[in-house]
Amino acid sequence: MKKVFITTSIPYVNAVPHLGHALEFVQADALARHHRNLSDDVWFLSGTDENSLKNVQSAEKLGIPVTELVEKNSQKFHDLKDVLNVSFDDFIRTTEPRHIVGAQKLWAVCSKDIYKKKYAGLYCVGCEEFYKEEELTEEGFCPEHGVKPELIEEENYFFKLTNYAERIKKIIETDELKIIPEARKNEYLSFINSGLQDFCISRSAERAKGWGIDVPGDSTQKIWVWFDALINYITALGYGSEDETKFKEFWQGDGARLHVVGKGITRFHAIYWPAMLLSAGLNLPKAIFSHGYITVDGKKMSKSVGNVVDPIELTKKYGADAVRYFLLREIPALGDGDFTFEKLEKRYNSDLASGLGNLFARTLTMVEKAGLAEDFEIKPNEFTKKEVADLIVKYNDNFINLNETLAEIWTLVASCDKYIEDQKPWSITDAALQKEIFSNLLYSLKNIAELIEPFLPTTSKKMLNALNGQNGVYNIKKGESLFPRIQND
RNA sequence: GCCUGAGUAGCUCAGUGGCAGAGCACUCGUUUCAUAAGCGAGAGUGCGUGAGUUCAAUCCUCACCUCAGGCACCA
Repeated sequence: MKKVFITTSIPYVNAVPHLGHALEFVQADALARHHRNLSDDVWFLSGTDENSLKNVQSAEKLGIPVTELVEKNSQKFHDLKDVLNVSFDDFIRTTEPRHIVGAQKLWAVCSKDIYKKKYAGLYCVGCEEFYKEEELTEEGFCPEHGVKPELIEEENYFFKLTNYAERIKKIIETDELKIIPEARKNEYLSFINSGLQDFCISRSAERAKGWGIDVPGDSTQKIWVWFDALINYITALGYGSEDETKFKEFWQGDGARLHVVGKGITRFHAIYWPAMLLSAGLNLPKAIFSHGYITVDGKKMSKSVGNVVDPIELTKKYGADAVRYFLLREIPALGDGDFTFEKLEKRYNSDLASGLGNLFARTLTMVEKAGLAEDFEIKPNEFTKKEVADLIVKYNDNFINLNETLAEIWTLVASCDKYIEDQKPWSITDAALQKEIFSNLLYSLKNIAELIEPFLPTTSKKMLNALNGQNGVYNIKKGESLFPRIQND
């Protein structure tokens, strides 16, 4: 069995999940479920990134301990699993001991590429952040506090990224590490060509307010959160623990290793992470799936605008499969997309209620009325079998373009509706012919139910339960509507 | 400022050096097995702007405009 390791990125937990996080979870889930359906041995990982200084600042604002904030928000991300029916196998928090141990081990293994260097920067005490000169006001003041930042010198650890620039370039060029979509690949190649520099991988413990993972052998320094966060992908598999079985199976083997990440952090995954792994002598990811961002009514989601969409609330209102369908069908898999309630409801009513739901209902009703609901042995004709087989080929070829794959499945829905219209099975008196027509329809529906599983797992199950087919013999139990139409006003 | 990508029907997008397309939405017709769903027909005159190359450009070149993203220690 082919091993397939799929990850989401691990979100910051200084705020609660929004629709963008839901998109990534659901996309990664569709990919993971698809591989399971292909009988691959899949390990699907998610988690949260908890060692950022931002968490300390957010907790201070709320007047609660950092651990409490981190715990609470991490739980909300984990909750998306049940809310959206996301099938991850493990969920790692970077404050867990298993992660800390592994992260420190990787640091130690990379030590030949790590060195100390003085770093000087303009530091605003109020913000607790370094500013670049161009970020300051014209007078050279902090944009937040309007005070002159101090020039602070700090000694930090740096990673010799320069040692790996050439190798990474080759790896990306040759698709040994495949960056999807192609446009991003080119972006990073030109980024590398513009010249890489070593990057800083630690903070003083003081500046980090004591939050984060200690640099091994130097408790005055904390590991910079990105260096730490990336390592979650292997610590979750047991890297650095007593039992590295999963790590050997899913990372060091020759299976697939896919990171699903947002476009904003793709660079860390395409350049820093491979460099760290090369330094440690470990395998690299095989592919990075870089998705876009969701806007709400054309605007960036932000707290100040007040247009942040809560995936949990959305799911309560419309159901997990409806939200999943919207995210996977309306938002281009590798591009940006826009959410509005109107768009969601439009998709719901036209594709799910009037499309799939209605087709399913009318077919099963006709079969029941014809008295064929029990022990119906399905014998689809060659045309139908070929139509389905052709769809499956396209489906597997282009699965990664999730929205296109869904559109492709819906062409079969439309085709079935047209077939019903042409044949008018309700008016046919020839029993054999009627049986053949229903055979074809039920066969198509059974396949549609299977093909939508990675996208709409609950609906898939409902359909298969209603069709209740065993070895080509169906005992139909028509249930409730799959998608009751949304009525407005 | 520099780099990349995008700018096509109300919406989402496909597409080609030579009469400009699909789905959804809309209008009309039709049907009843079905969730006022389905099917058929129709309307939509639109290829960001300006110039150039060409017999001919939406597709090539240049400039400009708008949007998105990248320009490292910042999801």
